[in-house]
Amino acid sequence: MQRRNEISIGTLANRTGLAVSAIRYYETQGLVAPERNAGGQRRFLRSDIRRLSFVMIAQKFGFTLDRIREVLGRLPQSRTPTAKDWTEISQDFRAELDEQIQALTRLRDKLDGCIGCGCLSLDRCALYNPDDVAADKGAGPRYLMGDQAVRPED
Amino acid sequence: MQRRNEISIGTLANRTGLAVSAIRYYETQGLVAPERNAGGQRRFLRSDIRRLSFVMIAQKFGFTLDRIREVLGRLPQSRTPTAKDWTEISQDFRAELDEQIQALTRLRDKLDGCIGCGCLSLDRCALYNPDDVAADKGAGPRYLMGDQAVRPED
DNA sequence: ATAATTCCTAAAGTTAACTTTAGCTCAAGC
DNA sequence: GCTTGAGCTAAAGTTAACTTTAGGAATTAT
Repeated sequence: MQRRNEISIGTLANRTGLAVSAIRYYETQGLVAPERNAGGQRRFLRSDIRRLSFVMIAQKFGFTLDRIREVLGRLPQSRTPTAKDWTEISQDFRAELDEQIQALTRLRDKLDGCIGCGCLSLDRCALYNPDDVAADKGAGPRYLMGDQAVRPED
Repeated sequence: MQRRNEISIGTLANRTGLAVSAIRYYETQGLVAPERNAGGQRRFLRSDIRRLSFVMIAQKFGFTLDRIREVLGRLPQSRTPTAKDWTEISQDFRAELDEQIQALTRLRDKLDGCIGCGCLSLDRCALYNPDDVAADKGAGPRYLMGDQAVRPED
């Protein structure tokens, strides 16, 4: 007894290509918020197909689920998102993507400079500066090619 | 009693900015292979500073340690790598990097097309094809935006 | 009215890349 | 020569993003 606009987790899995277990996990992460029917089973909206598809695309671009949840937060909660809503967040998304690609490109160009110099002189080595591309959240400073000039024999 | 060309794990940590525990972990992963002194302590070569710096840079570009180990495998094992050796593997590395950037760019351009169409017609939706950018090793098919045309009301 | 699916929860397992902890041993400085 | 800082090992913990397992309950198909 699936009402017109409600779909089961299995149907959603088929439509998106995601595993049922992944969808349940996404619910725990606040990426979808299905209702429940009388028997306690999840009932998703058809619009969740698009929602999860967006999640998959964003992941393909390397975004974390946390970040994706933030982005999805910009969709209207009161009504089913329209094509226009999706277009809007996709555009913001595109902007971030452009930045990522540029950061990666800059880093690559720096590597070019480094190939030439062999990094024997850190003062001139562009890779020395730990900027660009998502600063790792990891502990401590992560500078590259040493913290002092690497001597020729190193 | 550190011989001229040998350095302790602490020194290596200071020179690279890595944590001592990370260096030990890298050893278990076959990224460095230090010798041991009489007392059982690790003795690295000065050239390992550069080796680990390379590891850090490659990671910044998103390479996994497994992949990095493969790349490092192309260095000569019989002697200390020269600047020329490093230049060579950096160039191969750059080629892979270029591919990655291009794949990301292609995917971004496809997103552009998708923003316009609102993905109401999958036949025309470029994101449909799950090519480009490292196919996930995860289980099962991961197609995007559904496996059938997403109807307007979805 | 069953049998076969599908779904549910809770908990544990998985991979990558490390860190933390515990309990000891070396090595270096005064 | 002894105290303290560095190092050592083995095992367990951590985060992200899921999957797998176990044991039931709800649906759907026949």
